[in-house]
Amino acid sequence: MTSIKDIAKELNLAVSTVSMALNDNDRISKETRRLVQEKAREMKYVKNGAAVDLQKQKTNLILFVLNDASRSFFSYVIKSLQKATAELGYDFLISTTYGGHRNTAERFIKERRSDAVIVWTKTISDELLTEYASADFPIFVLGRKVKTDNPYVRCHLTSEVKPLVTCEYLIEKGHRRIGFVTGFAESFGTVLSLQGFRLSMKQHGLPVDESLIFDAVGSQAEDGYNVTEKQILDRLDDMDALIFSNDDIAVGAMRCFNDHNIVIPDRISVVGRHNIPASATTVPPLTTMTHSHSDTEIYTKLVKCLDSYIRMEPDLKLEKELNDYQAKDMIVERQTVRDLNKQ
Amino acid sequence: MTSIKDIAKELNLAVSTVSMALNDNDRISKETRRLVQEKAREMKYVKNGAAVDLQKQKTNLILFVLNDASRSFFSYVIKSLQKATAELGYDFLISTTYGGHRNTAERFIKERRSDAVIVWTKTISDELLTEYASADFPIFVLGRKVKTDNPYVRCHLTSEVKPLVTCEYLIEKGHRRIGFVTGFAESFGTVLSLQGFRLSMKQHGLPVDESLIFDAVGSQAEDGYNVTEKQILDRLDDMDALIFSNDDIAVGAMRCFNDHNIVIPDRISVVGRHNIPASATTVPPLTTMTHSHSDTEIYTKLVKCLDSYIRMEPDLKLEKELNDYQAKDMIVERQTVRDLNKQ
DNA sequence: TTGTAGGCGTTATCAA
DNA sequence: TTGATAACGCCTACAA
Repeated sequence: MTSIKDIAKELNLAVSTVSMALNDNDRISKETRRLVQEKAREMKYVKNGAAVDLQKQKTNLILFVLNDASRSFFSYVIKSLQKATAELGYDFLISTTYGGHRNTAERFIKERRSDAVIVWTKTISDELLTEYASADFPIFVLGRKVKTDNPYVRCHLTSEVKPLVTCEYLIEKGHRRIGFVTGFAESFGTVLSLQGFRLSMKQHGLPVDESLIFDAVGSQAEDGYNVTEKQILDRLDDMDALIFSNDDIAVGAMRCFNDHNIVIPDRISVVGRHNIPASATTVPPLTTMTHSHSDTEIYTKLVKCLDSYIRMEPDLKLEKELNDYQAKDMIVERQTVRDLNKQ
Repeated sequence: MTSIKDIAKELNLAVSTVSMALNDNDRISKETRRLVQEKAREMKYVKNGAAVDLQKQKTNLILFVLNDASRSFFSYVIKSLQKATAELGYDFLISTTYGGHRNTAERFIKERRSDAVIVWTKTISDELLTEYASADFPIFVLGRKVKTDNPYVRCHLTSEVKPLVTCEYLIEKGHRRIGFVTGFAESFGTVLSLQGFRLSMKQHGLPVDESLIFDAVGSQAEDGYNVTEKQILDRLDDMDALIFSNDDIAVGAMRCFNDHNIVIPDRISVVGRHNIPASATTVPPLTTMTHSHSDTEIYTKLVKCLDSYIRMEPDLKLEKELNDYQAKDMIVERQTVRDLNKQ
């Protein structure tokens, strides 16, 4: 491993000169710079990132922690975040906690291996976040509220438990016996929408039949297919409608219904959540809801705000904007819900 | 930022003592260890990862670079790699190059910010890989052959250009006028399968109609839907069959066909590639092919081999196994291909 | 324009 | 069992 020291020795220069030359600093003559850079190449010099970080007390890195990068919903989130971080000159890396593999994420947090972290998963505990967030290491948590007294754990894009738009819609359309399908249990989306479902039912004086709450175990299309085939098909007669806690599993379920020649919405009404691209192209197109987080701009703002924290000049105005943003859930009416009032 | 130095001062101990105490080293008395750890907590000490890496000359990190983490095919790859790396005690991070954002990946390579890197995308150039791979920084490149004289760029799971299994199958079933749909142009899967397609056609003396080679631009279901709707529907009469360079876009196309009441395979035969879970659940189920890389074990071996390189004791035997593994492509017969011989 | 020197936070090697 | 000291590779005042 050749270092700037070696180059300095070889060229009879001071390390500082070499360092500056390699960084194209104007204070070093053009000639020397050329010389040094050439020598570096010749000696196969590679910069040591750890040394730079140590010296600069900065990694220039933002880490994004989530459970499963392959869900369509996150595909969009990742792209938006990556774009936004790149625009501000940060590096951007993803740590996946799927299958209980959260060591990497936790080590990066515990050892400050990034300038900040964005967490969108329940798999990192409130305690850990509370313990390690600080003025010079802000942690943005998305999608959930963290119970903490640490002001540097900032929660955004969280939703309160509130009536579930899709459920309200179904009830309005005359549905009464409504089932619910949960996704990955560790996802707060699932938890929150289930709670919203219960709230809606309660507010309308409708009973929730616990045997009609199905667990897809995972949050991918295949999981939706499986739970439908194994558990839901048998119970179709007991329901007017079925709510899925996200579009991915709803899309999978739609395939299953198709395979079994079950006509939607004649036999049963179906709704999803998130309005992912695929939801528009099921047969028939899936009625779903937009989640307030489906907007590109919000991620730009989010990262700008995070950056302001990193620079230790929190942009409170921007943060307020972010908070006010939430809760614009809206139904996306397509063709998987029947109007039972028109019978 | 409190450091071990501060703790040492506070406790009137030497830094080395504090360091060892924090790492639970037996050479330090139980009592001192307790004392130090307590003080550390009290002073909100957090370990500085950069300093550790610098001192240890090791990051314990393996970086996985790919273009788009949300494709179903990679979902599986990521999970397998993550599991395998975790088993060997490595941290595992993902860098996505989608949208031209390859700075992060390149900086990590150029500044040795990981112990090794696994690259599965064309977006990192042969030159860069060649320049930065070395005995103590091995780079494994998957899915493509890198033109290099650097022995520490190891290519695996690459495929030679060879007749495309799906195309052979179609021809066998009597198809002649065959179209092809490419995915993301930068993906070698697309490039390679297109070449395989051309090879197959050539070997059977069939002409390739260039106007029947469609570009889905991206590699996701939505891209498949779009290209089908905008370009392919108009050309159905000119084709017996259509080959998709991957299942994701084929699945999207299937949805589009459904939406337009085009019956598969009566109107046109369709085949995909990769055998992703969703391919089994289209209507009708998609005929596709398995790619040799769809096996869990191969990733375990891959990471073990990479580890042997990191430890500077390359396991050549294992590597040979990996190389011999390739090329077990097989057709997965389902219901989207009509047998034209039986007319 | 270049050189000197100190330090970033850890770990590791000795010596005490 | 603990302490002193020297790295690790780089950057940045400040001095020359």
